[in-house]
Amino acid sequence: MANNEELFKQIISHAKEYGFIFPSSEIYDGLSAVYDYGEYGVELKNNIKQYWWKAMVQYHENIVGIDSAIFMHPTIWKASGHVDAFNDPLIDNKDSKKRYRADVLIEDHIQKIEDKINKEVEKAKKRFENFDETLYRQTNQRVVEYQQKIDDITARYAELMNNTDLAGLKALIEELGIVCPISGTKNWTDVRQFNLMFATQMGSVAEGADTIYLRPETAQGIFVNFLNVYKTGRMKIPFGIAQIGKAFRNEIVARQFIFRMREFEQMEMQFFVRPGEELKWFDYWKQNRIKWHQDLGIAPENYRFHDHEKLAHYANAATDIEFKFPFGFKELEGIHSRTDFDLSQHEKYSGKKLRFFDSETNESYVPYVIETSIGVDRMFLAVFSHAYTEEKLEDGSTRVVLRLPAKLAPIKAAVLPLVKKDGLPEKAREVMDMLKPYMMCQYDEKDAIGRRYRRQDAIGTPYCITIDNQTMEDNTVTIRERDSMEQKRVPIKELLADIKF
RNA sequence: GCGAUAGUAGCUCAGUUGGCAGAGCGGCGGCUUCCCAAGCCGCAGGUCGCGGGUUCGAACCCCGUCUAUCGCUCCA
Repeated sequence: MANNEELFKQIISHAKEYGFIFPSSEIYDGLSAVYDYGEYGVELKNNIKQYWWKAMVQYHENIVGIDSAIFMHPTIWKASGHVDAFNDPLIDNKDSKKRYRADVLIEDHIQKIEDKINKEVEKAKKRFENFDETLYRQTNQRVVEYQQKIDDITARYAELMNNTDLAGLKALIEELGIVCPISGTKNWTDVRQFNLMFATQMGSVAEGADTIYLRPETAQGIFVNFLNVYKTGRMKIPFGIAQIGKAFRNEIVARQFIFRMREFEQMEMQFFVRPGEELKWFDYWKQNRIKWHQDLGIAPENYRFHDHEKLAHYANAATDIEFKFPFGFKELEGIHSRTDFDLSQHEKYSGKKLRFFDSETNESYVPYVIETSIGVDRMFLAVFSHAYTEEKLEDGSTRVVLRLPAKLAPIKAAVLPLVKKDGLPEKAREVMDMLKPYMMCQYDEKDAIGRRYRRQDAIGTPYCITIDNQTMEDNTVTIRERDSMEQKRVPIKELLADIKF
């Protein structure tokens, strides 16, 4: 593990040193958990987005894309559940330094009392023949007292939660004598609340203005445009809407480099299906998405599914595609069967019918939804950290090489005159100009050729094209391949056909 | 947010008891070189994370603070 930590640090510093990722606002000491993409980072990121967009929108005739605004009507976040569900009251124990959700502490306490009741019932079961459990629960004094306690706590707890009465929650925890499972003490901090959505105001006068949230997911922009796209795109079920865009979450702690950032980018697709067919499509997208990952040529053992046992209230099936990051297997992409929850909620809150008329079955219904949701930044980190390799060469030297999939590499080809004389630079410029319209290229004439190869290795350029004296005679160049370091000689006019990405 | 660790040139780091701010690599400009980093010459690059205190004098001691990594916690 210490080794992996070391490796992860090297990856982070490589990303910075070679212009992939910089800490945000660095000259002002940085801004916690926010990062900027540099000159190569933006290329890699754009290539990832393009690879996704092509796989989803271009290859699927029944999927179209949209680009919805980050600002949305505030009621959308009430309908989606984000306003309520993403407000966790948190409390710390000062002795153990552990943090808990205040509501979970209280619920656990209630559970303990319930356990006591069950114990009584079990005991009684053994003692009496012809045991009537319902009657026992209603009449046994101890059980009745426990049950009253539960009802009392539950009622007060519900009210406190509804009123977001944080001081009241703390008082209740203290009154119930809830202790920290680790330290065993009742030395609690105040209950604090972290709203996971960033809020701002729309309108020039703050007082009269509505609170607007920066979207915490791109999915809702798709749901609220369901009707528009369905009609203008002449879509027939099953069909999908894809979107790539920024989302914002005020994470309590954002860690692990770009894995969890406060501002991040999502690639989401919502696939609308006939009710009852959702699990079939869930399975289809599960297979389709894992294939997308593996088509990059990254070994399959780096991926695994993690099926959710506990499902969110809106889902009836959910799985994560996890990737083996340097800090362990972590979620890279989520595939969720969201039922008709979102569209139904928006029907309720907007008063508009969000239904599809199925001419095959001659009925109209709220479609069920399969969602695929992947973080661009996480995908970047997956690809980047997997590609980073320190290699020991035969001569005992080492080289750092980014074995990026060629189609994602920021620079596809470097054009290098072997020496800076004899007209080689001029010839190299010609080759450069020929390739430029078709791919990102780089020209470099500084330093010994070996050093230039290493520089390209460090940013993951799959091909180095070298112009030498023979080029001047027969218009051929050498192509040096990044991973094998092998070279072959090809005519300049065949160069474009020979570079594959 | 709590705890641990760290922060000196672009990177990696040294800096003696508190006494002139250093090295290697990298970058840039040359020289050399016909194929895989570490040949030669030269140049640039520093609020020692930031703020305060102690001191004749602070990169070094003290206090505060920011940022990062890890752990706890949370998670679409």
